[in-house]
Amino acid sequence: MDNIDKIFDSYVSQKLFKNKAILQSNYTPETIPHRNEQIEAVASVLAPSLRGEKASNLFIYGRTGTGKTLSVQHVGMKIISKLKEREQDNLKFIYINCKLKKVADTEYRIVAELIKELGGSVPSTGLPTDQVYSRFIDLIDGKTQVVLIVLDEIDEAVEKMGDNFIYSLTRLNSSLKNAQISIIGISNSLTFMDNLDPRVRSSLGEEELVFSPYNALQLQDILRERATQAFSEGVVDAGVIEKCAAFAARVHGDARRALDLLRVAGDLAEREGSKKICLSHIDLANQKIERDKVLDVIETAPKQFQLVLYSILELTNGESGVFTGDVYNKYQEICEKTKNDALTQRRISDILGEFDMLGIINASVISKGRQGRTREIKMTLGDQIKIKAREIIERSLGV
DNA sequence: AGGTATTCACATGAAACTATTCTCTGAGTTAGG
DNA sequence: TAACTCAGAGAATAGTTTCATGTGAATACCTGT
Repeated sequence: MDNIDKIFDSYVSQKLFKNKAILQSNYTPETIPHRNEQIEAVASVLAPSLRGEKASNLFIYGRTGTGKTLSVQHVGMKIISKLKEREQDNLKFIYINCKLKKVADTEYRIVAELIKELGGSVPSTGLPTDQVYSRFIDLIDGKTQVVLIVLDEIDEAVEKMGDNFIYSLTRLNSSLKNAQISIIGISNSLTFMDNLDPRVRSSLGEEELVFSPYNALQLQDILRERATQAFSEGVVDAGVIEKCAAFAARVHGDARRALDLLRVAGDLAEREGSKKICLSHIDLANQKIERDKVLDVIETAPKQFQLVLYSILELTNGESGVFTGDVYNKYQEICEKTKNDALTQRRISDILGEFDMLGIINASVISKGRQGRTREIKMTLGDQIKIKAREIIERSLGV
């Protein structure tokens, strides 16, 4: 009882947060520090569209959390407000995130989404793709106008469905009489352009722009600005901002991660009933984020992956590594017990490789001489996470 | 002792198979004119 | 009559199996000293 009281008390009595939303990742700040150069570049590429001319296609690279999406959206907002101001109606700005599952991860859905954004509608299924295209053309070609299409995370889309949809989009201009479209592609991957059809590459990359990662000092500025808005005065201990920035800079200048870190640290401090956010909270927050990420992966993993992981969990009690064969035997045993079909060793080998990629296990190929060649598998997760992971798997398998 | 050859226990690749998801088409349905 | 919806055929895709080949070093087996 008194535990609950304590939780409530700490919530009521102290308010570390003034406005937590400011640290959430979907928040759009009015100012974007250290990105003036890029914003201006985007603006100057897109500016011709205000005069009704076709803007160059633009391609933007940069790691996650470098402000790509934010900057483009910022420019987009400005353009829209400019349009209102001048009472213009010959320009459309459409933003689509290609990564969103079930919304825009196929060619059909992307075009359907474009149509929806323009106020049209199409059935969610049942039409041939080229017909959707022609409907899209009908929709925009009705009058003279410029359409700016932002395709965020375009690399994901291309990975899923190949690059010919971009080609179709860029070629649409030739079948349009009145309207013109410009495409702004945003990608996280720097090498994305390299393995693209040359025709697509040249048309999409008329203008290119690179968003370099923030360094620690820039991250500090960003954090400081948001922190003053998000937290009440004087709750952020000295050095906290610096530490957050340093953590995030070490990964690769990911501002989103830095903000997450600060927010989670704030949460932890608040829950703990602390009056301040101090350095130790950052460490805890870092662990928590890491843990949540891993557990989320485990939770959403397919059943077979969970079974394999469960086998590994069963086997690793201690420092010494286990080998593929051990895991496979255990796995078969568990499959038998839980009435699941067991996969081949070949597949398990691949699954183990994938776990290694995800960083959930640490596997390295070693040769044991006459005892053959195998993977030596070690757990990298801490004990607490292991227990949690076990619970999750047991629940999802209904053991 | 030093050098080869063997051998283990999988790794790694390629191709074939399969179940599920997408796309497409035409028929049926609806609604508006 | 045009627009929409839907079911089912066919195509694409992801996950998996089958078959084949590759690998690094401990160990077994020579060989000549």
